[in-house]
Amino acid sequence: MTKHTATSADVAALAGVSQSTVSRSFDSNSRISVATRQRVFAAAEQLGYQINKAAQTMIKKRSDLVGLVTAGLEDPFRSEFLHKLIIEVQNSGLRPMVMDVSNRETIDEDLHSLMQYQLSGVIITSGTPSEKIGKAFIKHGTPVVLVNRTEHSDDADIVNLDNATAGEMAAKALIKAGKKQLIVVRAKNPSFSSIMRVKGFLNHLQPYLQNGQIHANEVFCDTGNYDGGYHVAEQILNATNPADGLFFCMDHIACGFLDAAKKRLSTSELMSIGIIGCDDVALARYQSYDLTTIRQPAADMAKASVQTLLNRLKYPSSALKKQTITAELIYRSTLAAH
Amino acid sequence: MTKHTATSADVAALAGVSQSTVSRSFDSNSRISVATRQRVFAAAEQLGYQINKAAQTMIKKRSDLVGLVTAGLEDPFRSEFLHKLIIEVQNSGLRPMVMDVSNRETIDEDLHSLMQYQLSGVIITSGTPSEKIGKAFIKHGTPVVLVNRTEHSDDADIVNLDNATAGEMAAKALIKAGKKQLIVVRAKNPSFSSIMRVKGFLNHLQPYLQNGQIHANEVFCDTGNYDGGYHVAEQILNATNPADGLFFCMDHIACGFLDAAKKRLSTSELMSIGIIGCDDVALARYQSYDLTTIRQPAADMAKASVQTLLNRLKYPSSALKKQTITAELIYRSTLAAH
DNA sequence: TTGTAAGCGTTATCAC
DNA sequence: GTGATAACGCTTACAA
Repeated sequence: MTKHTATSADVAALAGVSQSTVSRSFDSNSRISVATRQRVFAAAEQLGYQINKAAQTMIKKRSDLVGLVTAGLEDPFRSEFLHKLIIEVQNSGLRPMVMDVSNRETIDEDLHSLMQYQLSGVIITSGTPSEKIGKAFIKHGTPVVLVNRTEHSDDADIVNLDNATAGEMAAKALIKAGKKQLIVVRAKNPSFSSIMRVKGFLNHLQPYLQNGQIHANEVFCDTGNYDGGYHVAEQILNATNPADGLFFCMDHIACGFLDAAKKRLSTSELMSIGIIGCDDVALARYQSYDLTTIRQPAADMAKASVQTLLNRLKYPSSALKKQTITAELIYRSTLAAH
Repeated sequence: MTKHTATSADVAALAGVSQSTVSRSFDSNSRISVATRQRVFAAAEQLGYQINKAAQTMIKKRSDLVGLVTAGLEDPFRSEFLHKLIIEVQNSGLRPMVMDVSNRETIDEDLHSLMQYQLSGVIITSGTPSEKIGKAFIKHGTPVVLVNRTEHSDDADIVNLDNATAGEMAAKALIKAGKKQLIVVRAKNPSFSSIMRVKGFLNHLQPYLQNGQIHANEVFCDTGNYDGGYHVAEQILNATNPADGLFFCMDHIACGFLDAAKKRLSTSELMSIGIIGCDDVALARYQSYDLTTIRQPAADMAKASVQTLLNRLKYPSSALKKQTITAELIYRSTLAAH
């Protein structure tokens, strides 16, 4: 047994054709006689031949790798979303190369290093790249898709949840349920999504606040996760004017709050507070929480992101596109539908 | 602005050195005068030069990509583990390329296709590759690490949780708590880990079962997740001899069971049942569940997996290594420590 | 320490 | 439809 990996030249020799014919046989767009292709495939099979992607990339100046940039994979929604992206990328015939940019200081440098791989594209779901980096990718011909990162970009396609409307939906639902004393909760270090959700929530409330019909406060938790919600519960429940309606910018914050609140309040007391989360992560529907929430359709967004990338690969100079995905209110038991 | 990407030749021209000097400047092992290297770096910086990995891979016959093979990213432990792997791979200077092999029929084909990328290695956490594939990787010089896939392999290094001992620990804890009527729950379509856990659990019980001190049954749920546990609750709670001790092979099955059981049993009734999960996923410590469990140390296992890979890269012909990581019993409220 | 030159395995261009 | 042949951008002897 030789340690040598079969190349197209080896296959060519065995099949009795030229090397370029072998290459063409593996390109579905090339016109090759059926007989020849069969002979080539047989020889390839026999030798266990696989195309060398490095060589292919070198000449095509483009690999079939897609950079998936994320951070803080501990965040459940990000994690769920990353998985959908991985699936979508794979289904489109490309390969996902994941990059974690938890270190916010080095993000530009990290992103720049991605250019070593001649990526087909980059989908950025965390960390906001600087203008400079955007230009660098453009120059390199690598399309970038920004997901829930910003309202506008001169260099990249955008896929966003309609975060402002998500916040608005939460406000409407609480108002409809007759809640008067409201609180929005977000992490001290909020994502772009959270900021927009809060903004949408408060914007919709504006007229009600002005005429004094409704009162609203913002509360911040240390971390945007279960623990953050758990620990912020005391502050929320101890307020002099106890809230009867809560909007949490992330489901897990809401779940943490719920667990802490269960220890202090009776079931009926807790039930009298209207609680809405956001994202609709897997946890939200678990019976212990059964959280009313604004769903961010992860699968749709992943599909849209990859589709956007593929489209730009096909039409490199088409106009930049911004897509806004609609959120959906899911009623569960923490705020009943009317 | 030109659309051209800078190559080492461009850098060389600007720095006034040869192309090979540029190449050497970016190789920390090459001896280059400090002055030259500085000049090269300055030129590279100015041109935004990045090494072309495709060209590098072609000549080195090895990319810095590591294939991370997984399936069913919906499974929380797998998901958490994948994230740790991604971090570890990245920290080691390599890049993770994730591959989902949910489709069990095509796994051999899928794995084979990985050879196109001249991977530095493959870490397989789901799906069991055939002998043939193992040999193919060996021939190609691509090391493979199998995580929780099998007891023995002739071709690959192995990192396993001590699953049998994990099951044994659960059995011991239930016995110690004085439980007599036990049930082990696993998915109908179990992973290697689950099989070994059940085996370890039942093996330890053997003597007690024979002298009639303790009774034990196996119960199977349709799916190895929250819903599986939720739906299997009825069968468990309706048994003629109600169980007082339960071992679930996966935490999420236990949590699903707990949520269903809360609807049928009073708190004290539920408390009288000893319940142990396995893995210690994030959910297990949430207050609504607060699940006693056998921890699978994901971070340690990810570290061990990547370290094993790096070690084999360094010493390709060293003896195959099998590592067994120790599980740990975490007492929480579903089974109190004595 | 630095330069010259020979590949690596593919795709693409051009003949035939 | 098929076969030569020239890149692609790097690393690595070998020379100087």
